[in-house]
Amino acid sequence: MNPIRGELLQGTLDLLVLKTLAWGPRHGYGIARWLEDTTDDALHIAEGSLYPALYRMESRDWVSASWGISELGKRIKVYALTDTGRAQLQTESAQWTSFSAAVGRVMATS
Amino acid sequence: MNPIRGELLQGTLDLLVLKTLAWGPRHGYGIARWLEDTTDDALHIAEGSLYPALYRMESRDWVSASWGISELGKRIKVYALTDTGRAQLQTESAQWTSFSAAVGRVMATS
DNA sequence: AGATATACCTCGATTGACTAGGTACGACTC
DNA sequence: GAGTCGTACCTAGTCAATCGAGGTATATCT
Repeated sequence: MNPIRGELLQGTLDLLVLKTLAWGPRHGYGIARWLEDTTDDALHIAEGSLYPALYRMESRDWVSASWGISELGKRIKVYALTDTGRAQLQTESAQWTSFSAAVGRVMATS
Repeated sequence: MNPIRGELLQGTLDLLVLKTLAWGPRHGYGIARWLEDTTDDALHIAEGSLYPALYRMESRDWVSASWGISELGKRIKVYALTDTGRAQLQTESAQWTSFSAAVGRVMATS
């Protein structure tokens, strides 16, 4: 099964990133790896999608960034959830629940 | 609760329309009404999204269109699922299942 | 006559994901 | 020491899709 790409992810990437950061600060590359691991590679996070998304979210003050050093000695940019971001997570989380329930209802009709 | 709009719907509208047509031919306006009814208005199908989507799907041979007259005496364009469309429904249906399960897994982490 | 609901169409703006490139560096192999 | 791999970041340009806001037409009801 090839990973989901494209349109389905649209509008959900932010939610996934916010949720990832809800467990604590993480750097970009690490966010992608965590999401892919957690979903058994059902999701593939393209870097060309992720980094722009992180800038977007930083400019909206959903996350804050700071430079650091990884355990492997590499320079990393660590993102943390802001209060605004936490609120946004609540909103998007509720929207996702409602949306997926609605689609589920349609798919379940018989 | 205001209806879902925008990005979340991206990539899912086709699936929703295909599924609607799986129960039998329907005209555009009727598809929108049926989806909104079935989801208790959790989804709002904008006409500016729906009609372009129907053309797209017709050009891909997922649906076929024919003109008719509604019970109310109005000229309607009736869409029906083609064999290709039925196959596409299977594909997108499976993708949705996998995708929503993946997001669900992320959201359920603790 | 006017409002409302049905029913279709389309342009343009906006948004967001992805491809395909790039840099840098540490570790490991040959 | 040359080459490869994995980590880690960045970005320009392309593409695709949704939506708002406009439009037309007609039947029904008041």
